Amino acid sequence: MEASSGSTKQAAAAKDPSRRTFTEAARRAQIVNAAIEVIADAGYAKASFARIARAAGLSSTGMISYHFAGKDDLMREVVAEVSRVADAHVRPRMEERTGARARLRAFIEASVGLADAYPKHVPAMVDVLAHLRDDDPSRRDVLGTLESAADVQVERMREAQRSGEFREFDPRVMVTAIRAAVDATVTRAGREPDFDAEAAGRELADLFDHATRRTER
Amino acid sequence: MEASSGSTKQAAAAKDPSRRTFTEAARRAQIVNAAIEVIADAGYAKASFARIARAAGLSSTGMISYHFAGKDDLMREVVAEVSRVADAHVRPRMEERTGARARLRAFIEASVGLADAYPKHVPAMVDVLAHLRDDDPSRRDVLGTLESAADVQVERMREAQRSGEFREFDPRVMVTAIRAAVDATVTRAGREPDFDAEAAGRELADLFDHATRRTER
Amino acid sequence: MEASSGSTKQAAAAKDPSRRTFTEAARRAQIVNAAIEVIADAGYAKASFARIARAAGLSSTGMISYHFAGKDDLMREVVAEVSRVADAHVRPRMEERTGARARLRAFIEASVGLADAYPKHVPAMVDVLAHLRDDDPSRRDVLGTLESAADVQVERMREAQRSGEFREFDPRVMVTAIRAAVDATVTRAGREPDFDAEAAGRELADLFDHATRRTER
Amino acid sequence: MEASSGSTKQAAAAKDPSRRTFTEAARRAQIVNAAIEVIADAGYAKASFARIARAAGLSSTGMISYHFAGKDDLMREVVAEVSRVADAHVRPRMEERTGARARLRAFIEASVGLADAYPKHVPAMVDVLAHLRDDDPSRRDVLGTLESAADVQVERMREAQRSGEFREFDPRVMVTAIRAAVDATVTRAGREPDFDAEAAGRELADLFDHATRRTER
DNA sequence: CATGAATGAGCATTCATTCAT
DNA sequence: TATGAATGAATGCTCATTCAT
Repeated sequence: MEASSGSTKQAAAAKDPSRRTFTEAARRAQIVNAAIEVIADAGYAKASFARIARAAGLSSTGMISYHFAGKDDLMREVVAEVSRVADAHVRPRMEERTGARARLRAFIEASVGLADAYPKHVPAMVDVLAHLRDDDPSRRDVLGTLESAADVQVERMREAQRSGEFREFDPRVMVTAIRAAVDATVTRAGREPDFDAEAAGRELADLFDHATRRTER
Repeated sequence: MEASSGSTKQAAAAKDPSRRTFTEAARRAQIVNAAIEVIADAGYAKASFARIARAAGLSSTGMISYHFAGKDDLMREVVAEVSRVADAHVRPRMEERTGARARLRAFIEASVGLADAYPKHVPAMVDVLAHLRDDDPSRRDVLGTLESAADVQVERMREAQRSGEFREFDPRVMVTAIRAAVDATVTRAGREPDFDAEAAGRELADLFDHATRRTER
Repeated sequence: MEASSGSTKQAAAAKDPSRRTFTEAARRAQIVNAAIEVIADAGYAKASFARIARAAGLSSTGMISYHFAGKDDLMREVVAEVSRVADAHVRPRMEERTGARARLRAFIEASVGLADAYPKHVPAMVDVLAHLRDDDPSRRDVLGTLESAADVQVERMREAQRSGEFREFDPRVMVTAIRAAVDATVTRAGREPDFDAEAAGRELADLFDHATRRTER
Repeated sequence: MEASSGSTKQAAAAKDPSRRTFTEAARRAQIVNAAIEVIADAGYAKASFARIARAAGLSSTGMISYHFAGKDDLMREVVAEVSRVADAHVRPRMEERTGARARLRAFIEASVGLADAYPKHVPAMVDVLAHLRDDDPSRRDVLGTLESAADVQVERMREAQRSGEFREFDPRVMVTAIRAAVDATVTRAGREPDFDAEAAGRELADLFDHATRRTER
């Protein structure tokens, strides 16, 4: 008779995303955004349900537990939301360019541009990801999308190397470096009030343009 | 008069470093190293006094509180210790080279080389720094050394630009990018068992060599 | 005027049993049976409304609160249902025998036989009863039927003693012992997969036959 | 370096029983006795750390967590303590008798006598054991001693059957019945103020004497 | 110097129950 | 009738820190 036991978690929350009510979706979004704010402002370590609930204007932490299967679930949603927002911001700016060099520039500038458009999103996500340990059971779930995104980037670089547009280098190291540099820059932008993110984006794009392009010597 | 205010603690022990006995210094070192290990293995979030005490072979957390004014103090010491170790590793390898390009290569390769020499130190420090928030009273204390180190690097780059060895770029953005890329690479090395840190170091050095050098086209 | 006071609830639904519609009765039965299942499987302590609702295929716990005045009310119904089922199983098997000894055998064997016929009912009831405390306001309500059943048994024993069929003993102690032994045996049957309940029933009947019968020495 | 990680529990509490301080042992005893009291009075379900702490005169529940690795550990200790007390009460009374019949009488009377000597101990233990589910990981630990005690009783009965002192019956069923009857009687004694436990003990001893002894017909 | 005991705030989570729809 | 959203108290537990010895 037991329908889907095994988990102590609430049935309603994490079961079937397609069956969500409008109200539920709204509440979840509200909570996720409050979480992003709190994580960016106070850090993952202090992003307790209590704080998040307060930021979301909720009367109790029980509310969060009601809508999310647990902290993991909420954090997974935070990462997903930031990914979504970032992708929506970056992808069109890349796609209106042609050629690997131009697209890489666009990717970096748009990514750093998130610092202006959504100052808290990237720092929050970076903080969440920094707290995923290898042994964390939810690691795979959270990283899934991101790692495949990185794989796509690596593949794109390989192609540009084959076409001669990019010089020879280890694309994985390059992708890691770009990701790290962009995140660090966005984070710095969030912290330093009069940081010029747009200029820094251009600088960073120059940097990796020099780092990747074929040098005709 | 108090050296490191901000904390409400009095903690007679941690006040005047010059007055430390030998045993005290040894204990502190033992605790700091245990802390580095725990942070690298389990993450800052789970690096409680209890865990650190266990890792250090101490019977109680009281011991840690006795030797350090608080968690801030311990973490400050962790950062200082890693900085010391890193500097001792990197500086001589830089100084045996001449010219900005060679020295930058040496800096990057030696820094990434820390992944082999002290696999836990850099990840631990990165994790600690990621948890410093703007409102954190100990922020200034901790970041002091690091920021001045960064300033030195920025200054060196400016010089190399003036001498024509490096192309024109914003040296602050460059330093941030290098720092971020190196840290990310070392952290990846700690996580992925068969990661070839030496090769990655060379790749990264190549990357930033291309990114910085004067392009005679 | 209120039938089952003690609770602060008003819960229009549970007030007057005679006014129940068919759907209502069906829902109640469905919930009670789900509750029996959950209690037997997971224990009273973990038999939350959430779990019971899930087991009953209901989408929310609100449903249960709607149909029952509270947890007390539901548990009262669980006990009543098990009593009903047990009585329906045991009584006819007793009535087809004559003589106190034969009827006692029949009672014990039929009672233990519930382990095969309704494996979850008795353990669930035992678990519920174990959680009734002296100060529990619903205690009287729940125990009412059971205690009067015990009184009937005591009275029957007294008669059998007067008729000389049973030896002299304290019938209350005897009834308590039989009840306890039967319940423990049924519970063991529920836990141990290859427990032979029928054989144990015969053994237990023998046991109490020896314990009660007149010994002609 | 990590000495004994893996568990999130506190190191100090459950590690090495032999290394306990006097104060620690005293506190543990105090807490265990408070727990017995609360469980007997309010039931296992309501025996929260908060209640137990209050009963023990402690200012916070943290204190309990400090001395016990968790609720399981505390409950294990409750069972162990009651077992110890019961054994100390029952064993000498058995050993001063000879012959299986006399010893069984002594066992039952002494066991029921615990209702007078330690009115809360047995009910508390019964309540704790009733809440151990099959899937409970601590089940084995807790039941270990008890099950082996039952095995000893079964073996003793077998011997008495071989020697002809006891009639033929399934000793496991008999032991289960005795255990259940005794526990139920002690529990009743705890609930009903003017219950004559001594008389009931004698009655119960008679009951099982008749049930077990060889009937020379 | 070192220890272990104590403290109390904070944590995520589950609970029975209420209520507008 | 039925639902899902909301509530807030309570749960076991961990934490950094204090302090008497």
